[in-house]
Order: sequence, then C-alpha cells, then structure tokens
Amino acid sequence: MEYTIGEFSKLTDLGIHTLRYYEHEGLLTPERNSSNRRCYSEKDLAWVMFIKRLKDTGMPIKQIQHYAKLRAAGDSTLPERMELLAAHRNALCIQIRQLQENMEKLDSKIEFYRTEIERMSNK
Amino acid sequence: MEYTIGEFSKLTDLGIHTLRYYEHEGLLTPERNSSNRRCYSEKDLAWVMFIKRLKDTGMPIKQIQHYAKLRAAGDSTLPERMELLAAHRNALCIQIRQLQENMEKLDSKIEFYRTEIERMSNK
DNA sequence: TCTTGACATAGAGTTAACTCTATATGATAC
DNA sequence: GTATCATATAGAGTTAACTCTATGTCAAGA
Repeated sequence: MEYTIGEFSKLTDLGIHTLRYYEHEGLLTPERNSSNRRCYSEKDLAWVMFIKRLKDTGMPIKQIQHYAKLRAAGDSTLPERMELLAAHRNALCIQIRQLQENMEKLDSKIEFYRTEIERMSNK
Repeated sequence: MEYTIGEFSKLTDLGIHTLRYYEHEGLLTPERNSSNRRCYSEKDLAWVMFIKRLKDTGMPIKQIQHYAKLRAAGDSTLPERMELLAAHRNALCIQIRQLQENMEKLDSKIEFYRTEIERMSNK
C-alpha cells in the first residue's frame, strides 16, 4: 500500500508541512511517482512511528538525522545504531528517575498546600 | 543572607541574563538596594529552585508566570495554586508512564539489533 | 584619580522545530 | 474544457526560551 502526502499526513498525524520539513532534513526519503508526487510506503510509516517515539523521548532532530543516515548506509551500521539507541535508552532512564523524584517533591508541596488550606479554614 | 545577581547566578546555575529575563517575565521580583542593584534573598532562592523543578517537569514559562501571579496575590490563592499543581502532577504522571512505555519499546528494538548483529557475525 | 569590573536597561540575535505563504503545475470533478 | 483541489518548491514567519550586544552608571582597589 502506498500513500499520497495528504493520506500519509492523516495517517501519521504530522501535517504535510512537517512531512516535507522532515524530508528536507533527511529524516524521510519517500519515493516519487511519474509526476513527481511523493509516495509513502508502509516502511515509511513504520519509520515515522519510530521517529515519533524518538522525538517523544526527547531526541533532537539532529540526532535522529544522524540515526537516519546510518540507517540509509545499510547493515554495516547496525552496531553503531545499536550503540546510539542504547545510549539514548540510558539517558531516558535517568530522565524518568528525575521526573519521578520531581513528582515526589511536587506531591509533598501539594500535601503542604492541603494542610495549609485546612488550617486556614479552621481558623 | 542576600545576594547580588552575580552570586545568585552561581548559586542557582542560571546565568545573569536568564535571571533578568525571568524577572522581566514576572517570575522573579528581587528587592533593589539604594543604588538600584538587585538583592536576592533566601526566599528568592527557594522560589527559583521550585521554578526549576516546574521547568524540569515540562511546565512552560507562561504557566509558571501564572502561578507566580497567584503566589504574589497572597494566601487567598492557595486553593487555586494547589489545583494548578495537582493538575500538573497528573500530567507529569501520564508523561512518566508514556516515557516508560517508550523505553520498553526501545529496549525491544535494542534487543532486536543485538540478535541481528549476532546472526550476521555467525554467518 | 583612574581604571576595572559588576551591574543597569533596551533591544537585537539565536536555535529548534515547526508552520505558513507565494507561486506554479498536474489531476479530478462536472 | 474549465474550475477546483492536491501537490510541488523556495523561502519567509512564528514561538519559546533564552543569550548576547550596546551603552551607560557606580563602587572599590592601585
């Protein structure tokens, strides 16, 4: 199955401008048909979903770009790609821990507010 | 204890330009001495630390600004401030769960790479 | 006193990641 | 066949959050 940019935009929830921007940045390389229109494949779809995951976990476009280049270079870059993902995974792990810590602090602040409001209404 | 902007910058690790920017945006309101220099207090310090926590958990400046306004308005805004923090806490909770989910997916991708690399080196 | 350094303001510049506009062309519906 | 619509490119504009520059003031050390 192939998709026009309009269909692909809806499918990925990404906006045609964003899709063209990603392509310009080297993240995507869809085929073109006889009249130069972009043809996105299922493979492009899976790849975009992965890009979104990387983005959601805070990876900047520049790094995704690097990863995309490795991917385009073929199987010989598998180890390097794995390294890259593993490093990102570890950063993510730290980030999650920090967020959890922050949430705990936030919880105690909320608790403080709760007792403070209680105290004031009992005055 | 009071601090000049230079001291406060080192203490908070925030850059004097950033401190002035935060003040311009209404996040901070340090005292001024007789010659118009900023004097940051311990209270400012605690408040900046809290601002950093909110920022680290993804709250945009605009929202922190709103919180700061409520804070400046006094005790009558305690309930609203608590509401705001509670809402942020819940958003944070969801964010953490999503990150954990993404990390799991990332882990399986890394695992896939590992077996793939293994397979290739055994060929 | 003179110079150096921290501080003051106002406003310009930067960066990331889009997002939109202008203009042109190929495809589709009537 | 013509009006409309999706798509094409190139490049400008936007937003958030800084970050820096220009210019001026003031206080303290040599």
